[in-house]
Amino acid sequence: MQNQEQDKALGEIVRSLGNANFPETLGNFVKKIIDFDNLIIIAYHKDINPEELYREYNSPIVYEKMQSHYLKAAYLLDPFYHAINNGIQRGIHCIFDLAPDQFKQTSYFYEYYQETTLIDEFCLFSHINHNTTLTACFGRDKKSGIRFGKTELKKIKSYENVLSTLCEQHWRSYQPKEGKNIVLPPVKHRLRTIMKDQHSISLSPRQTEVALYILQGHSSISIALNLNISKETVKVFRKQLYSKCSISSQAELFALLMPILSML
Amino acid sequence: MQNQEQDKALGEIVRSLGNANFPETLGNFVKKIIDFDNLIIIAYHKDINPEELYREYNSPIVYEKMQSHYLKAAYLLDPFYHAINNGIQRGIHCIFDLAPDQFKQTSYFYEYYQETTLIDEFCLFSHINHNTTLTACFGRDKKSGIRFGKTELKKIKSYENVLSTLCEQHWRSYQPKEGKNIVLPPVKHRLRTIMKDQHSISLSPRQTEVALYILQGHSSISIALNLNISKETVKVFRKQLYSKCSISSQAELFALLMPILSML
DNA sequence: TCAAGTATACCACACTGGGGTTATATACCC
DNA sequence: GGGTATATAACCCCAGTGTGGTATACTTGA
Repeated sequence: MQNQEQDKALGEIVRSLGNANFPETLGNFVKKIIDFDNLIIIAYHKDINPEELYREYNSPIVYEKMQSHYLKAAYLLDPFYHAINNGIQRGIHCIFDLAPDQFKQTSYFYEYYQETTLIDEFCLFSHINHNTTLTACFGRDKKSGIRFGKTELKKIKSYENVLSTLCEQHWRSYQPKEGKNIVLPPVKHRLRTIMKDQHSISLSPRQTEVALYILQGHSSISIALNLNISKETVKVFRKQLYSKCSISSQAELFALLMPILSML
Repeated sequence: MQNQEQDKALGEIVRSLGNANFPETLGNFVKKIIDFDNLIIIAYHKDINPEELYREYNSPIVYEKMQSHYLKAAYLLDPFYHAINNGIQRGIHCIFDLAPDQFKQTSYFYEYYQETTLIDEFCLFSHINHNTTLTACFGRDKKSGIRFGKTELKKIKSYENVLSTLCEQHWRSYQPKEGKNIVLPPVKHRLRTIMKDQHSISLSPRQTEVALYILQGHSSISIALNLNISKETVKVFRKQLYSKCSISSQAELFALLMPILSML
């Protein structure tokens, strides 16, 4: 994209600030630098469900799951969501940079990416206010076949600041819809309760915590780093967890817990 | 079960030979020895789709997938199906004895067992004729919570001969419904064609074969034993396969190939 | 005919997961 | 007070994956 064209496209976004077509012009600008198949803008909040603000698909793919499943519970396993909780910098980040080391072994990866046929994603983060972060996820699906190129990513990254600022400006007075979203207790508490109530399995806090990290795709070492304990200890919790659940592999843990997580 | 009662129950099966209630009486007999939650009887043939002959559920579980998916393509990954192709002995066998070593890591295990909530299965095999084998699969689902006991299995196994014989007798003139089932070229050919046509990935015969073994849950060593080649060679095929598919893990192979297999 | 691709085999290494053992300190409940 | 559960940590061993490299033989197409 030449400077003139770039200038014009940026101007278009600025003109659309506060208008309904803002997401569209944002998409148009990005598309001039790096081709994507779909765009979905989600607002994440503290303690309540995320909310979808915009979506655009160029391929006829079923995104019902997004609506019915992802926004209710599946987002709890999403690398982007956890990046926010861990205080991610505003700007552009790629999913595979943020994802835990064993993310691809994950049931979430398998189900979500198979459902959506996505193969790559990068995301523009904007901090709207102290408890709302906005993510604009640009995705490639398997029809395109290839992941985002490094040079293109570098190019779009050079605009990350202005793009984040524009989003923050456009959605500066955004508030989550009242009543529609429910205030939730921390995930680990909910998981523990459900395991107790529905499966008569009483997990210790640590065991529950480790379970959630495993679901997200963290290796034992990665969990150890997150919890500031030794990897041997993590393996102990893992073993206790498997033993209490009468299972003997990670795959079985996924099979056991994923339906529970969907139930929320 | 006492001898008298056993005698009576067996007599009941014999009396139902040739009648519609044969599967029911068979189930009743088995249930007196070993409690199960559901029973499904399937006829497997050479080169054409399997056919469901009977099913009985004690729990309100969705078995649509069985009808829509399993009988069309998913059975290709089923340990029972492969046991038949490898010339399994008639009689009773447990799923986890027949399953490949890495079966539980498998996407098939994950999807199928999560869908059906099954946790254990044993199966009565009967050889109807040279190209039809009948399987009566008795399953436990997660509502029961525990797998079949060893002593109970031993007990039911002592009846395996007579039960197989009774099935063979009852279905001795069974023929697959004409037209309803389609003659199919070997799976590896179909997979290869689809990969070429839809993904522009041309796999060598060996690479395709290895892919299918991986999908079934075989480790590299297990594949090597099956193909009569060294495990190192299997690993090479694996590498080539991953490289051609632009992936870097088994999990991604599942995500890539399972939808294709469903398409058939 | 020659280069490229395919099939075959072997070696070595790092990392993960799963299983087992042992040990100490704390906390909570009866 | 004593037993039980929990959290923590350090070892061991092994099987399996994934990645890198080397080498030979056969086939096939340009």
